[in-house]
Amino acid sequence: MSLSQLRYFVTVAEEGHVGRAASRLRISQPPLTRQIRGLEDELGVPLFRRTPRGMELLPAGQRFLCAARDVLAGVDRAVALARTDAGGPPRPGGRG
Amino acid sequence: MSLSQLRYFVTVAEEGHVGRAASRLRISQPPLTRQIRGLEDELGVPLFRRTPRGMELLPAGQRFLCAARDVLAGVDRAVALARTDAGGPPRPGGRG
DNA sequence: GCGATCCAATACCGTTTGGGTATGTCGGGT
DNA sequence: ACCCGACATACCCAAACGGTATTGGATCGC
Repeated sequence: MSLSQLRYFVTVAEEGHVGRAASRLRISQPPLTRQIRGLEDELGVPLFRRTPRGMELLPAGQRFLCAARDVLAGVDRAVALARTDAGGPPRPGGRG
Repeated sequence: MSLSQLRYFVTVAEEGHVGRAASRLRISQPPLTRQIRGLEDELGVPLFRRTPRGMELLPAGQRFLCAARDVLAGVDRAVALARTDAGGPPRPGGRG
């Protein structure tokens, strides 16, 4: 499992449509299809129902969606934290 | 940034030593060194101080460590959630 | 019923990324 | 000065990723 797969999954879930999701993600449809299937395969659980209209989230997919968003938000937080200059204790003569 | 990089980073932070971390991760030292440097490069922030004794977490690294652990825990939660059989509402005539 | 249409799935290919082995560079201990 | 133990670099190969072309399957219009 990769962070890309999580982003891909969230986008497909939001669009309900692999083609549109691929367009939003700036990749083409086949690799996206493969990544989604790879994710389902790794989890051992189908996340979507394939319908003639597109992709529909299954209950497992809905549960996973929340958690995936949480993970991605966590990544953003991590990056922001690392880049945060915590600053040293202000001391006299400091650059202040 | 990848989940592998986060796992690698956490392991190096815990071991304080690229060699031992690589051993724990079942990969060799050079790729691990590269992944860590790549992570620092992507963040634009050094996470470790290289000392003759090994790797020492810098403040940014300590902040990132907490967040990285949180992300990895979130991934585990996501997987567990997806695999959880929520079960349908039990209804008369159901298969059970 | 048949073709048009729209969807995801598959086949195949080039490029990129990840990890392995061998070696280099720097600093500390004796 | 030498040796040893750290991380860093060079180079190579295999696996993963994404792209194009095409197929398979279900619905809608006639």
